[in-house]
Amino acid sequence: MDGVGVVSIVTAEEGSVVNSWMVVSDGPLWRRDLAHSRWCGLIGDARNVFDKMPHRDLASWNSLLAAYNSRSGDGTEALVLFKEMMCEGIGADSITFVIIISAIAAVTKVEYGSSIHGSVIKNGFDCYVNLENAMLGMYVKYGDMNAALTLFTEMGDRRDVVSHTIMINGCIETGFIELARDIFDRWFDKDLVLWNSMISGYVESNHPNEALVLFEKMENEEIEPDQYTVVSILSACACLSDLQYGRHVHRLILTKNMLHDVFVGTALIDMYSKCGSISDAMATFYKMEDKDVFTWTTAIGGLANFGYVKASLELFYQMENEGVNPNEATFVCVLAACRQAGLVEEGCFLFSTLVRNYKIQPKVEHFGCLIDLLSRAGLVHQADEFVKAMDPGERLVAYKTLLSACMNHSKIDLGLKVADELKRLGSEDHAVHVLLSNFYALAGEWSKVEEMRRNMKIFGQSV
DNA sequence: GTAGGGTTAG
Repeated sequence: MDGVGVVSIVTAEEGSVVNSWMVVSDGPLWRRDLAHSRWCGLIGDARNVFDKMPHRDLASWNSLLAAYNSRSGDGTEALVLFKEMMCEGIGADSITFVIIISAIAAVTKVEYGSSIHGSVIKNGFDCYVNLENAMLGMYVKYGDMNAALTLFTEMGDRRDVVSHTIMINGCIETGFIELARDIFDRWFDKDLVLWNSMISGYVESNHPNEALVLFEKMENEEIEPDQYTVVSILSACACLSDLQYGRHVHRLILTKNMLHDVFVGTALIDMYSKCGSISDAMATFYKMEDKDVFTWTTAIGGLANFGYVKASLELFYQMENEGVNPNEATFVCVLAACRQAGLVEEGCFLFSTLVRNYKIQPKVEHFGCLIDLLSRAGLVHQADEFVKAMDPGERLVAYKTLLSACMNHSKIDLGLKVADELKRLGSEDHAVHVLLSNFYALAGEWSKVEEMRRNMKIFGQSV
């Protein structure tokens, strides 16, 4: 073990260290193995190491807790382990509480959250900034910005850059973008993460121009952007269709020798395709070594939006051949491509693939594409079968599509059934009443036309 | 080598 080797070198010069090392000789090596498994994401290995450890100190327990916590965002296993800790009388320190609070936030049980806040205060950890930050994060995850703001205020001078980042993100998520900016401006010791939070916040809340302005302010203050920054900025360029700025950012990435990971690559593809340069998008795609489902989906969607439906579908099959599993979003792209080009057979085939091969539960978007595709082709009975497979609460739009199709293709019998269903949904949407009224007129059902017109008056809309 | 904050597709 190299740990032992290091010790012997150290002890040759400083004999006095030997005794203190001997006392904890099994600890550091076990702990190193535990941490190593954790770093590799091998939770099972971490648990094995932990179970074999002759002496488990609080740090080992915390390490395993953190391992459970970092996986998949589900804090349940961490909470189970915490219970085990309590049963064995291990106790907990402030670090345990930080981990447990984030585990609790992940399982989103508000009642646990309030009780843990009590325990924290009881244990006298309540003015420990990392713990307070963990609690801030918990309130933000619950969407309880009032509690978060109260705590943030109480913290006073203990607030650090992390507290500010948490608050800014919470404000952005709840739509208080100006408050976020205010908190951002008031904090003078800004680090890169804080800048990135504010910039991505602008992009997420659909303020791409503000994101670009802030990015330039950041450059003026000579803060070096990283891959997180440029991904947000590229997304802003995509929103604005600003090809020139997008190219500028691409050059920046190359000249600054920035980390060119799958996020950056995918954001570049998206930017180029939304800014109208599909050739640059595809050139970027083919240059990328690591591609994930996001990368493929972005390229497939980009081609489809350009009207290159055939190329888009070919890329989809290539993706499958390369062993990358498409997801919901990928299927939205390919089904939309089929709809656009009126590819009935291929659309139906892809829909069945989605269900059978990939066991994906089709969503409104998938049904919507297929029903529109079938309806436009006049295959209204097939379309109707798919509407029936949908969740009843989501059928409104589908029935509107179908009823229009029945009108266009003069399928009165089915149209009458669809109209009944549509009426039963009791929508107050003016367009639905107009559609129904027009359909009944076409079907010669004049009493129902009158009924629809009365409805329109009841809902305060002029005919 | 124990904890808290930031990134991509429809």
